[in-house]
Amino acid sequence: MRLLLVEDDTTLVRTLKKDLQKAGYAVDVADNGIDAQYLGDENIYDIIVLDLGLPQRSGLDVLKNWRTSANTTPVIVLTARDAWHERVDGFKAGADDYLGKPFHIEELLARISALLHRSRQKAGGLLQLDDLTLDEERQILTKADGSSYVLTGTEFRLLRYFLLHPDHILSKSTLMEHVYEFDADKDSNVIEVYVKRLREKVGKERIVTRRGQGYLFKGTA
Amino acid sequence: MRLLLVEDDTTLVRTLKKDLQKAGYAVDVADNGIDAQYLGDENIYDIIVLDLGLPQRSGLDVLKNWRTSANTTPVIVLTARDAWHERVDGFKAGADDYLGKPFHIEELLARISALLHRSRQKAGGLLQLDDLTLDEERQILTKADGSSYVLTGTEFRLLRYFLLHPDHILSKSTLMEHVYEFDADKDSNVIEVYVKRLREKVGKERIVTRRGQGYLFKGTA
DNA sequence: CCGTATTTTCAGCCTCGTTTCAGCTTGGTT
DNA sequence: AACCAAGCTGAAACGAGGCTGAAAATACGG
Repeated sequence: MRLLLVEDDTTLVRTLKKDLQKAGYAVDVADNGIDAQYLGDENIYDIIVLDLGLPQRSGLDVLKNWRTSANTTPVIVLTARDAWHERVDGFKAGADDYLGKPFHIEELLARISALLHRSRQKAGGLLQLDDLTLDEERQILTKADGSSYVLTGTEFRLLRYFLLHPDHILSKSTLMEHVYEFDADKDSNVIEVYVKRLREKVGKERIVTRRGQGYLFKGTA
Repeated sequence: MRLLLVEDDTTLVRTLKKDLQKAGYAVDVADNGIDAQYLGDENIYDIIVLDLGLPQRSGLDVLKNWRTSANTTPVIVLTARDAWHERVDGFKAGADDYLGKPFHIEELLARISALLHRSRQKAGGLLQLDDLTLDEERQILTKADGSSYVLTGTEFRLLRYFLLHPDHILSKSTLMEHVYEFDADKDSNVIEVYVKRLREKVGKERIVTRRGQGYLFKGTA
């Protein structure tokens, strides 16, 4: 974890840096706005601790510049205690958190770890098989060649079931059961119809018919 | 945005609730730990404001329970000012932020907005997506072409939810839950009506209907 | 309390995903 | 090769779900 500490009070920096290093962070320090701007632009930090009162360029400006250049590194702002308007400004400028001075090092560490934890969580929701990618969130099928299709509800449910059970023979009645909530009348060829529609999208060869037994979705293209 | 306010001081609740509603949040209130636990478990809130000093069950316990049951709803904890150990405990229990009492409503609003935006890593106050900019304080929508619209309360809440969840299929019932408080009038087409009104403002193509599943607000115009 | 803005309801219309169906093709069996 | 069952396919019918304009109900500011 690489951390940028932007602070001009040299005695504070000395103790802070030591504590942060002890907690396992690689710490770089900037003691003025210009350096901070430059270092932050590198975009290599996992987190930035930023004091607002800086020589040469205000911390708020630095932060705004980072944000407008699409730098999304989590930033904790240090402010004077009880300067609540400063904090509101900080949030508007894109800060992720702030801490009023003076503070206890434990509190800073807790906030840093909370922020890091926070930015680490991301979404999945992609079902992939060879050249096929099914976006479960959007119900969109994308192929490696770049083409993509918006699926209807039934198409989506059927394809998802195929993707989750590749290389298995799936009978029409099995598919019925899994695509529909309650197995509907057995005398219908809906599955056949939807298999045809899927074939048009995933490629005809992809779904093999096993006459009398069911279908097989090939996993190895 | 649906918000759960957990606070037992009834006079504070009254003013807070009003302010939060004015800012466009659908506010549910719990005034004790048991109710809070139960409501939070519903997992439908976009954000929770939690006072630690509660009758019946400590706020810290409630929070821990939520977290161990994999509920990741952002939580802002309210603590007595300068009780920094309480705050560190709060972070360890899984709080995302805290605020010392007494506080200014603007600061709470700024923190809520920051937390809601955090996944998008945007500066607070303005919610932006491509050519659309939503001023959260004035509830005004501005487009890149210079046109701007004053939104009504419901329009604003719906649009904000869309902007915070672009490219996701949002069902009508989901939208219902997040735009309105408790009630859940099952058969009503209010959402359809407001989608129509929003479409007139953001552009018809922007909101795609996925028949049978919901709506999708396109992020890449 | 009145006038205005906003929200909600409602009914008719339209759209498009689903299902059906009839005719055709394929493959296995004798 | 002839036959038949199983599967394929295009088009059409159906109907749930979505859209819309206006009116009715409700909230709000003065």
